[in-house]
Amino acid sequence: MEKYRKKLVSLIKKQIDGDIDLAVPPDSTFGDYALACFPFAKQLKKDPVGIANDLKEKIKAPSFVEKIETKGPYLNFFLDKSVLAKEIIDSVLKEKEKYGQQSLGSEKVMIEFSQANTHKAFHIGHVRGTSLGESLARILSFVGKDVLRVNYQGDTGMHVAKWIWCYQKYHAKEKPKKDEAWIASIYVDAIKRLAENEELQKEVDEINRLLDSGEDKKLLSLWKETRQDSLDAFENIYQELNTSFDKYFFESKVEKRGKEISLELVKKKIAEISEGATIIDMKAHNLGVWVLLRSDGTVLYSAKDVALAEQKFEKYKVDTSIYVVGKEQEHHFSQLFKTLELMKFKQAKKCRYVPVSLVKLPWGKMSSRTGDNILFSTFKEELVDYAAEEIKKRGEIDEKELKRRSDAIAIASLKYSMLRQDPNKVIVFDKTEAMRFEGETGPYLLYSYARARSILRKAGKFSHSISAPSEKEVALIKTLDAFSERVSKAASDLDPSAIANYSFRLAQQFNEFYGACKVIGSEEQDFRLTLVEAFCIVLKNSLHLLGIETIEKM
RNA sequence: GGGCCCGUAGCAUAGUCUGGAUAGUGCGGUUGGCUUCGGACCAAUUGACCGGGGUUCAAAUCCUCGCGGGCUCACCA
Repeated sequence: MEKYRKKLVSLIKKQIDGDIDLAVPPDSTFGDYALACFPFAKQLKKDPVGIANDLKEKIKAPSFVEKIETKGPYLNFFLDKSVLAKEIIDSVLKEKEKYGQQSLGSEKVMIEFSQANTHKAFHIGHVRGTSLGESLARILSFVGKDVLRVNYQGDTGMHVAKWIWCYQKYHAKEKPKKDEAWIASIYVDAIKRLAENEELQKEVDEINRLLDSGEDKKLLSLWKETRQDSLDAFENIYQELNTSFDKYFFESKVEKRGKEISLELVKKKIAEISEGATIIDMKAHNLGVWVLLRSDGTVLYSAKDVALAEQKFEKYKVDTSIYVVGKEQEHHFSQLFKTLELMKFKQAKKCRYVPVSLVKLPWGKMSSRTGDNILFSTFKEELVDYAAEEIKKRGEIDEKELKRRSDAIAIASLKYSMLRQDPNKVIVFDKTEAMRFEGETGPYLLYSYARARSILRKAGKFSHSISAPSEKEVALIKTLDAFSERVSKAASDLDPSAIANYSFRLAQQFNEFYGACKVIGSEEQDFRLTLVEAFCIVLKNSLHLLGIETIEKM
């Protein structure tokens, strides 16, 4: 459709001496494209309504334009719908799973996301960042980038010391499990006990020191074992979320280099010692002070991130580095990027930070410290049970298939609710709302797809054909066409919500068509089946970019 | 207090970057539709741009001053 817009623009430009652009009217009954005539009024010293009427007479409609109308100061163009239908549906059917792909440059992009810390909970807030990162990775490779997905996990530090202290002292009889809920509960217990008795922190500090020095072999092996349990538990979650990583980075692996870099920066006079700590004074850049090393010389998150960035640039040779991280760390990343610039990394300017806003509970922030949170694993089970109930209501089904479908529905539901809105906006998690399967939800999308597949199954063999579309059909066809524009917007904004909203609109348009147009047994059967097939392809592609997999029946 | 972000019906949101016609959608409420392909659906109805200035032929959109909320500002990540 875009090429017709371009043709129209150049045609009109020839008529008018000046630059113009065509808009899409707010209502399709006004036409497919519109030219607002206000801007010419001053120049031509004539009223916009008159200009619109003049232009209507002047412009010779090309073959793909059905008619040109004026409506007040607007000149409206109606495209020939049969031409559109053929053009759009043909290209969907031809390109299939590649429909919507485009080439926005083939640079090497590393996208870091999820960043779950070992020995702690993986709650639904983590699901937001993980879904966002996964979707962005898919979108960027869909537009031609060479994407490397990475996870950066906090497997060391005070939270680990607390966990190990608590386990050794109070839970030693329990055998360590690869169970995320159990792991999270030990951490919560540690925080609780430490809050009750401040003296106990000394024991934790000692454990932290021993872990750091590595002198206690028994402690070290307990750390290694439980670290691995935690990572294995996360891996199960990632599998359920349809996410994978090409590379895992660990904080424990960049500590040493982080410290070295900090000392080098002092030598280069980029950093300095202040109040015993190693800092970079960024007041000149309006970024305050950034602390790299504590006054006792131990390394902080900041220095570790510098070391990690160095590795990304030098070892992995990435052109662009994307960080999908909690919004509360925005300041930290401004400081990091500025530091990389001061260190003269040429990629510094191409680093991009994607903030992920909080998922809050109605009464406040989720916390893995107090356990006041909703674990992914627990909530997913609830969704699966609910989905299974709904499926069983609709007929007999064997256990294996039931599990497959209810899992898919649960994940679609959770992911869609996380991706459907601007990542910059806080989500207040409302459980009743999250358990809803109607309206703008993941299950609605899967349902629309399953419904369409069901028609195609029933119809059996047919040959593709395209005829003059009716109103509902035109709306659906035009929405199919809008897909690639949404993809490029999502890619350049680094925001999958453009695609999430699109998926819903597409499904909605299909359901309206479904309600208005009978497919099987109608005179238009072959054309409508062709359209249904095209719809399935585009919805599937669109959901795939969100990291949501379709199911044939539900 | 400084910096950044957010504010659209009872609730949740799209549209804001790139100004244009009647501000789109979901939930909830009210009403209707399975002798048509899956009612996790469809149709109808109810109801909104935080406030004041400014720019413009035209402002939810741009500028500005406020108000309300969130995050953040040296040794957590």
